[in-house]
Amino acid sequence: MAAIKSDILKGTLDLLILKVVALGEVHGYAISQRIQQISRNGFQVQQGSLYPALHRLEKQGWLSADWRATETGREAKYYALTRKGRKQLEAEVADWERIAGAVALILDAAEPS
Amino acid sequence: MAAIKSDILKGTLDLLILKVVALGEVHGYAISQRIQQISRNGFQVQQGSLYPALHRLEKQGWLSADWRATETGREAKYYALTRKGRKQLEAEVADWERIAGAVALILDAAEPS
DNA sequence: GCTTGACGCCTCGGAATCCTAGGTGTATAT
DNA sequence: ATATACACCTAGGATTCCGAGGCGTCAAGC
Repeated sequence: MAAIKSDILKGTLDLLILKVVALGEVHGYAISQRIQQISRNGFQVQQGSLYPALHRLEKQGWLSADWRATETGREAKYYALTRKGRKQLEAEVADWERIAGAVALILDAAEPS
Repeated sequence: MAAIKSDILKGTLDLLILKVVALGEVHGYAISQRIQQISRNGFQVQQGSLYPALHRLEKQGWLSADWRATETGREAKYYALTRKGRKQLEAEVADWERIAGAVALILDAAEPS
């Protein structure tokens, strides 16, 4: 309730998912694991965030999904980036860089003498 | 409705406000201007976001406020960082860096060969 | 045989944050 | 006289995330 903010920054999840899917087709459950691994435990995506986000992205036409078998033989929903999704990813990367740059400008602002 | 995301990243506003106030006491109206200036128009803080955020931060005990006269003679509510606020700022800066680092890790992740 | 845990999918409800759009009042410039 | 900048504010809707719960399969351990 108070101060600890281990959350993903709201608005960042879409970017992360799109990027991970761009690295190769994966199913949802694996996406959250990859995000956690690649970020070295910097992010932990909850399932209650993940699946609604995937449906959101699919509805926007950025991801396509089809059921397929895992290496271990289970059925899973594999996601792939659509052409629109690739453009969206580029846009979101650009957005992120603009935002991160702007935040850096403010954090680096020196105190007046 | 669709794609354009000129918004401030949700969760970042508190950090920006705390940092700007840390640079020197200012009133609310000036905070939004400073954020816009320092970020070189990277951010534009709407009043409907600003004032609720200020009240939020004050209620948390991170900012203190008192009415005072502007250089131009008007009354305005000047905000200053409390001791708790300074700690909170440090925590949020650390959080931001952790998050920005994690995002960078993912964005830099190479596609598997 | 049974139970636990990992795998893999899902939804509902609450909490938090932001924006839009409205509103108030004063001073200055046109 | 009117418009614009200053300076404050709130209410409502939209979005996004998390926590908690649920379903079903399969492998491992007891």
